[in-house]
Amino acid sequence: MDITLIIREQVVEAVKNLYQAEVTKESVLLNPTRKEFDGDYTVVVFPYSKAARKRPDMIGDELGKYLVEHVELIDNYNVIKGFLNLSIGNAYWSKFLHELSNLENYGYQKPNGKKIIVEFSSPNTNKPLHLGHVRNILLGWSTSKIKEAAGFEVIKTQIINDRGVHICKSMVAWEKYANGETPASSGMKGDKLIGKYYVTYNTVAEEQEKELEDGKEPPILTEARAMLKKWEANDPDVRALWAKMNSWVYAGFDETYANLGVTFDHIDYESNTYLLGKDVINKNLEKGIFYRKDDGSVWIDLEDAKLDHKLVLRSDGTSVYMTQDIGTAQQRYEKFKMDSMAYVVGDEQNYHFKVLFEILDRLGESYASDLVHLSYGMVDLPTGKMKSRTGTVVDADDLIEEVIQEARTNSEERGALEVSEEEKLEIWRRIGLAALKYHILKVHPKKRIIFNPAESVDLQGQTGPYIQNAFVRVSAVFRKFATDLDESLLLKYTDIEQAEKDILLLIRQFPEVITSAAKNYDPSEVAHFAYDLAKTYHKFYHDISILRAETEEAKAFRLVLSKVVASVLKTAMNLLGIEMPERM
RNA sequence: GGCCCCGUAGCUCAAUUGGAUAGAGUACCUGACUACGGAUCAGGCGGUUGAAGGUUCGAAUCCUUCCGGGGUCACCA
Repeated sequence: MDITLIIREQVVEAVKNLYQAEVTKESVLLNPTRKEFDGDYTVVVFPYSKAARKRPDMIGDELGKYLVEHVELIDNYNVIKGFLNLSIGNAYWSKFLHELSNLENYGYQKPNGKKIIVEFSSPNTNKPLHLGHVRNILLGWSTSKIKEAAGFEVIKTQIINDRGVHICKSMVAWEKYANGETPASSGMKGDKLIGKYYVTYNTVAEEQEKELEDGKEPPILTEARAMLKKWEANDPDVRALWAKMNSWVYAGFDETYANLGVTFDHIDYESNTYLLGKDVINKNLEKGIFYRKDDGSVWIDLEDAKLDHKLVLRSDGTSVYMTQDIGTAQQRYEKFKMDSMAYVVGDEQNYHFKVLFEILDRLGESYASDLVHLSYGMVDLPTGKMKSRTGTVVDADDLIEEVIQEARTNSEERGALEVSEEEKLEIWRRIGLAALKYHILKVHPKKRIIFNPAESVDLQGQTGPYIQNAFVRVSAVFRKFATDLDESLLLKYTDIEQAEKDILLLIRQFPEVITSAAKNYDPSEVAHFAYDLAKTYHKFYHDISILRAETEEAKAFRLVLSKVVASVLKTAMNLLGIEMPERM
């Protein structure tokens, strides 16, 4: 059984026996002992002073005596103020390590039978992916992995915004100015090519606006609107052009996704979903969930939920974004019967999702109580917000290329990589992407990120490559150590060093880290854990000799410890979508 | 203006959810390799946790007010 659980249960018993008070094991305040004090775990005893009617340090002393007497694993204790520090015997730790040594997927929880849809990325088809999408994609991917580790079945989804006047803008511009240019003819990635004509559209529209009176519509916009009408009327030529241009964009997106190591299980297209939701609105109009105004528009009153009145159908009967989202959620439920759903969308849409979730709840959807908006802060540049219109965006493909190049430059300065050219490229790719992904994922989703493209991402300190390096060190050790290892020898190793125990204390926490990160939809918890473990291992590696250990038992212990560290690091980084190199 | 987020070392981030003297990285200054590979380790410098009150054994964390930054309040998406 887990050591912290044992301590909790015994504290409950102790409090009951000593002070006749009932406390739950969840309420026991148990923390790893801070490193400036003696011990492994610390019980905070202040909360029991009322029931015991004694000074906290006396309670600590009495509890400590009780625990040492009743719990074999607890060797010793000391009390400082209201803090009871407990020392766990070495036998526990070597047994713990031995049990871990052959465990597959340590940290993963058993399947819990729950199904969750995670929606992320969800781009528009009129421009290439940029740094903002990168944060979204990394958060979505990592959250999906973490949920899987926590026992959920995850369906990774995106909804592609492939229709609307903005797409028609690119189409109009392409027809007028491209002379039939294609990705093949220009050598451009498809999404970049379409993005180029979206910019062309905006440039032309601005020029036309300058020559018009205020409030008049530029002719090119009129053309775009006309094209949208034709699209909606299923005009074969417009539809064919639309399909062709979108296929170019998807090929471009797929390339970027592949470079980021991301895949999806299900894709929705707005061209298929934009009409959904109307029926539900009309059906529930009678039930009084929605109401109709004199002009024919349909609304919902959410004032008692401290929200506003919200429009769900325009006076001409057409739907808005909200309507579509309601319909899409229901369609997904019909298909997947999910228990919950998470939307990874920027915090500018906080209000939208509050309203959406409230409406789905009022409609009585079974999954409505488990809807989450994984809301994240915008990525800004030092100069301010990213704006596609003014060209101040950091392109995703360029960024990926740059970080890999940076890893390469750095690696070549160091020199020592003795592998084939092909392997080098793969190593640099992994290092560069690790640097980028870790840089973004270590920050709590809620916080804004200011990203300075002029300063290349760090490769030293609290970074992805630092964590990779700890893994690489273990690989190097095992390359040197080729003989068979008798793992059971480690059980005879009793003089466990603090540096070794520190590692085990951290590893023991890993399952809890996964549970917590999954519950909070927060990959940064996993990122910080991976760094802590790598840091602790680096210190151990520096201070203590593994292959030239004093005894065979010590050597076996340290080799298994290293193996387990490497395995946990690999698992943790995998949850962040980061791959480990064997050398670097 | 109403509502919602954020504010911690020069910079980038933590703080086990109310616990011990607020910790890491970076930058700057030192020190450590004839090697399990230095993308490492150790030391130094750096803080009135935006401000002021309050709650209690104990507050970066909870409450109130204020200041600063951002978002949102469309028959846009």
